[in-house]
Amino acid sequence: MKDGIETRCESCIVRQFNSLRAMSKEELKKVSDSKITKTVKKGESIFEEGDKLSGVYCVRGGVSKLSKLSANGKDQIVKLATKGEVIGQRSVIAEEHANLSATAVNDMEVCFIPKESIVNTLNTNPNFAVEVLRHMAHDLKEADDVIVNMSQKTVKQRVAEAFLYLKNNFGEDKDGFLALILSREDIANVVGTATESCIRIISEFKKKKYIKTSGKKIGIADERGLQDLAEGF
Amino acid sequence: MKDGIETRCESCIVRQFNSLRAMSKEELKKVSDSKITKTVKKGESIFEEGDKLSGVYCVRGGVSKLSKLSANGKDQIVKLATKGEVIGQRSVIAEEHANLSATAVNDMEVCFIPKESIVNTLNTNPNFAVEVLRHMAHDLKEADDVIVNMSQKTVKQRVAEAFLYLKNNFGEDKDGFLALILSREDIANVVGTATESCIRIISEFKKKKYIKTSGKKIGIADERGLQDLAEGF
DNA sequence: CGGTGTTTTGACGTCGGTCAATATGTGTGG
DNA sequence: CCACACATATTGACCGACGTCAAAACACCG
Repeated sequence: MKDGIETRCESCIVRQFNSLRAMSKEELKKVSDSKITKTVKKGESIFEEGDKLSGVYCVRGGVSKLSKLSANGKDQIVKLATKGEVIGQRSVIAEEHANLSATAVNDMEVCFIPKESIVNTLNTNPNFAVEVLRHMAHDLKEADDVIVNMSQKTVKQRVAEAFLYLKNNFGEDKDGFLALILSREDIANVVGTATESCIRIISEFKKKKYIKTSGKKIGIADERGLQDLAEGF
Repeated sequence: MKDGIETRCESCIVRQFNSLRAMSKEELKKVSDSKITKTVKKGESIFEEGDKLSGVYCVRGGVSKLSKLSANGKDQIVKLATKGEVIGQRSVIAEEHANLSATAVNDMEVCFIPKESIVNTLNTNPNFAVEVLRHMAHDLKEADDVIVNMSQKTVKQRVAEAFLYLKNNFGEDKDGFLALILSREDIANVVGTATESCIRIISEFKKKKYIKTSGKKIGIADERGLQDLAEGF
């Protein structure tokens, strides 16, 4: 992870998507003065489970996986964070060590914002606090949904859901392949299963024309079919 | 669910445990004037998935299960809320319909607080907003942990963990049985498995002297053994 | 072109879900 | 207090889903 080009938060587009938009001009200025823009190459880590975070990271580009290592040695990917999302918030707010590791899935550009600016604004600007709260409430709902899926759906259903999720949140390239390319292992870690199980399901899906593949790229061929599968038909 | 005895929030002990403690005297007075104390009998519902909540519920006594119905018709219990916890916050803050159902596990006493008091205070008192934020951050961490457990641990490990959780969070009675009595079905729904599987594991645990039972009551006999099991030894 | 790391496929065993039958409560009204 | 109806708990038998180990096919890179 190294320093990159300089920009001002005030004119940063990604701000529109996250809670920083609730900051006043002056607050934003302070943040902008104290932030550090960094580039993170694919596979590099932004922070690790257990780290004490001294600030949050605002994603300007690329995608990060937030994962947690379980006792049996497997990574579980809990969330994928993309442009506009702020990561590390939870730990900074709860004043705890990081609960998850953040790793770049592809080349990224992130802004590190020291926690002082964040905490300060939280304590003085209720609009900002409420905005952050709203985002956290949304994350919590999503996490609850994942819990239900994990415990009640089969691996096949979850793989189908994962593909639909990837399409809806990261889109497709011009050839109809998912824009976000994940290794089979990463897909398995999102779904919470063994890599081989995941691969087997992928080839089954391909045989049944639900999806198409090209190298590690995956394209959705029959969205309706996948949806039905995910719902359990 | 019906109305019960009247009390003032200002002198309510459970307030110490939740975010209401960050309210000013005047704010608390308003809340107290607008709140409604209700009793909920075992098995009754406080709200259902999909309901539009017009306020939050502060638990004064008893325990509520927060669960979500999955497509296959099974309930997944996502959280158990006890004395001092506030439920429904997430939905009110996100201005969404309830994501989970809340049902009384035993007889409860709850205070309904109209959302206006809450939203108002959020928008004007940063201390309160931050306090709520901290609680939500804590819930989010717990949810992430549950996700990892659900996907990476065996049912046996999760049952062991559930018992330890119940002991640590709800304590034991004088005879060493878990103070919170759940039906086998509820235990299964916490763990995310079929009732029969859960029962089978319980009898195995009993045979191996990890736990003791008496009716539907369960007591922990070998805490260390359960811990080792939960960790995967 | 060999070497390293992913992807794919096969074979096998076990965990856990389902259905069905039986026991054990638990509450209700008589 | 009993008898009946009904809910909950327990056990057995069966089978499909999934994890694991091992090997082969394929890609990528120097």
